[in-house]
Amino acid sequence: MKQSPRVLGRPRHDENAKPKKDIVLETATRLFIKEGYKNISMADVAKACNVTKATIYYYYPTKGDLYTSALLAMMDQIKLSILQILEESISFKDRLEKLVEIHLSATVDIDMKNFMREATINLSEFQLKEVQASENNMYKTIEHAMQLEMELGTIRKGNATFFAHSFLALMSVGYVKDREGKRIFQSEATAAKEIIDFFWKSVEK
Amino acid sequence: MKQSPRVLGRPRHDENAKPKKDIVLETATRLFIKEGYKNISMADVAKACNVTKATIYYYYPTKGDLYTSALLAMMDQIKLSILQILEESISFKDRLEKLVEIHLSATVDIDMKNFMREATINLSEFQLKEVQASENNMYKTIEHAMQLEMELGTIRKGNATFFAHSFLALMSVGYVKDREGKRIFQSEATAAKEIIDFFWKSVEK
Amino acid sequence: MKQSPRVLGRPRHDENAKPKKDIVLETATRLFIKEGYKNISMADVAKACNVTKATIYYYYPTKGDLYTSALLAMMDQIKLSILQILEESISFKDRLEKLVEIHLSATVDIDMKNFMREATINLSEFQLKEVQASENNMYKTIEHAMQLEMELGTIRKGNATFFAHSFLALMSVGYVKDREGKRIFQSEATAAKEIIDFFWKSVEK
Amino acid sequence: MKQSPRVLGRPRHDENAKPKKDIVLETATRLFIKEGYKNISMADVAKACNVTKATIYYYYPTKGDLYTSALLAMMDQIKLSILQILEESISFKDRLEKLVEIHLSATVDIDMKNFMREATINLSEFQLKEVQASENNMYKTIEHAMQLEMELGTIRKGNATFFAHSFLALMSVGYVKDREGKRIFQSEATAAKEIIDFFWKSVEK
DNA sequence: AATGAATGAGATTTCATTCAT
DNA sequence: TATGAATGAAATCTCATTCAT
Repeated sequence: MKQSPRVLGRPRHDENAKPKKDIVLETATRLFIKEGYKNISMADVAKACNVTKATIYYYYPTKGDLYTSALLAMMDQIKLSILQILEESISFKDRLEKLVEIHLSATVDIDMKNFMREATINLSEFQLKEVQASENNMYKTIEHAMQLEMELGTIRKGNATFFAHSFLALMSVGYVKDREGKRIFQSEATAAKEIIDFFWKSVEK
Repeated sequence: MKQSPRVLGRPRHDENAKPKKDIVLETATRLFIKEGYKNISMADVAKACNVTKATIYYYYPTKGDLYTSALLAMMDQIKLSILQILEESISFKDRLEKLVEIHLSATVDIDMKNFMREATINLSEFQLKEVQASENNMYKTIEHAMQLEMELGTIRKGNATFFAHSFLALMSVGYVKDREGKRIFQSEATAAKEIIDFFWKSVEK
Repeated sequence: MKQSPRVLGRPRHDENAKPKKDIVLETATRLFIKEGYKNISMADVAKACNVTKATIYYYYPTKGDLYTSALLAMMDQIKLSILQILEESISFKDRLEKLVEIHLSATVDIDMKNFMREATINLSEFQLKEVQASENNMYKTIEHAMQLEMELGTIRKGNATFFAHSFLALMSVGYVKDREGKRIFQSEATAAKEIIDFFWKSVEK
Repeated sequence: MKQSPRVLGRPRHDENAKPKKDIVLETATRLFIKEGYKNISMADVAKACNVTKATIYYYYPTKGDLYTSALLAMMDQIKLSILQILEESISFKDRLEKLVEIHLSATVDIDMKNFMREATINLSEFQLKEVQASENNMYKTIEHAMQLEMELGTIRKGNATFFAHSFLALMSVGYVKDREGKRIFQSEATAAKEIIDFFWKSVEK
């Protein structure tokens, strides 16, 4: 079926359509997560959004800005979802387990380390600052929780920053696949349970 | 400068000049580690080697091949150094600690996950297979050690693959820097100790 | 703040607000003079006017039209100011001097030659015709004056067109700056005097 | 006639062919003179040279560099030709006349003022500096001659800088065409004679 | 063994212009 | 009258690769 070619100028507005700016951001985020900054071109994003490159530049003045926005939105969302789970009224261990499970289920491997590396290399100083602040914020969320639980006596006293990063590092093990593409664990639930059991042994009193 | 005394017989041609092929490989490896596949161009490599692009193509038929070679060499070396340390006759815990310390000292963050991602995206199927095999090999080294120690009763029984990946994930925490660029730990030795203490709690009987 | 006393009757709508069309033209003129046709984008003009590009297109159907309008208005104004000065009842030499002084003071270097070049390259045939007519008109003003003064015997007989262009060429020397950005002459008055003295030697009887 | 398509890689070398770098520079110079910086794209230059854009970038790393090189070469050439004529052993007036005639004949209107304007707007600070130095150099050549002749008593004492710029300004009148494209003067020789007669009246003792 | 010259394809970005509101 | 959203075309520049020498 031949698609009618897009026309110049402002298109008629469809009420219940998502704002194009959001579509672009979501699409870009998805692509950047999958393939990284340099492997995704603005043309790729445009094509995936079914708009022209110029449209993307209408909303995001540079590729760096688009990446920055994508990272910021993503980290904000992650932080929120982390907070939400951490606030539930179940045991800390259960909360951590849920956190892992949900993240393994919800997302492809969101490899912060790599995002930050690409950011360092490719973003402007200002953009990088923004992204770093947001990243820090996200980590602090978990760090605070660790700190709190130390004080409550749920876990042993220790370096909260280290605990937080260790937790996240272990979480990422859940994504590991072997050479045939098979995951180590059968399900996200299993993964979460094993990972947290492992982690817990290290932090329990 | 004191000249070393002449050796007898016909001197080998340009004795202490490393073969250009090796220079290229080492330089490329260093650059790829720092900036990744897409951020390093063949021109970058050439310039860093003080040769022309054509020279590089003389030794490595494509960029993908150069990357592949770089990865293979690197993983081989890592595997070797791991093996060496694991064979020492000190306690397993001490061997692990030494392993971590040496790696934190010797290298910038060699983020395998990221190398593999770039490989997946950018290499040919054949090149990727090679790299995956080598990666697997490297991991298996640690996995085997874990397996062995389980059988020896040094650590508790569990999923050796998971243990190995957890170990590596925790090791990478040693590279973490905060926003001001400061490391979490004061020295590689401290980092190694803390990390292994943490890990050990999870795997001890 | 003291309010000015109400005037009787229905106030004209937004009395002291210049029509937007004029604001656009003036702004565009200023920018085109400073940077030329190709270096100023419609977005630049829009931004400088604090309106959107679409607004500019509402008044001027193409960039070429905007440029044309700008040139026409400018040349018209210049022609008028020339005429005005030439009609004063002081000696011809003094009129010329005043002309130079006023132009050096009033404007940045309005380099007609360049405007016409950009016009030739970028305008439609019709637009170009309009602009050329206006340019010619402007030059003719001075040419006529030269002709008249020849007949009056104020200056020697010669090629009036050549005299006119020579006059303008010498006038433009008043804008010259050296490499450090310093002008050759201390003030516009000095410049005007020197230039006209120079010119006068060539045209006096 | 179908042209055989160019092939990849280094082409076979033709002995008596001009170096491509020179061809590019000459072509670019010609185009920039005719249409200015912004109106000539790298693609235009490439096409006119019958090479690809990449070839141009092989020799000149940015468009600004190409423009800079073009200006530098041009000004160098002009300066040389000026010097040559000024060194001849005929009267100063005759030398000036010859200078004008030759320049009107040899070149399309080389409008330095405009080149410098485009340079100011479009070049990097460093490139601009180079160009300005070269421009200055060119002007100084004429200025020095003026100075010398003042001292020799050939012309009246005055501001040599001003004299030099006046001379060049008047020279450019030789290029003037009216609306129908007709020149003011019948030939370059006539133009030169009239212009220098005019100039001479202003500078003679 | 190594290079210099060249290319084709594609990347980011800019810009004049259009059109529904 | 004025705007916001979108486009097509082109501009600058990059890069992996090729090939004669």
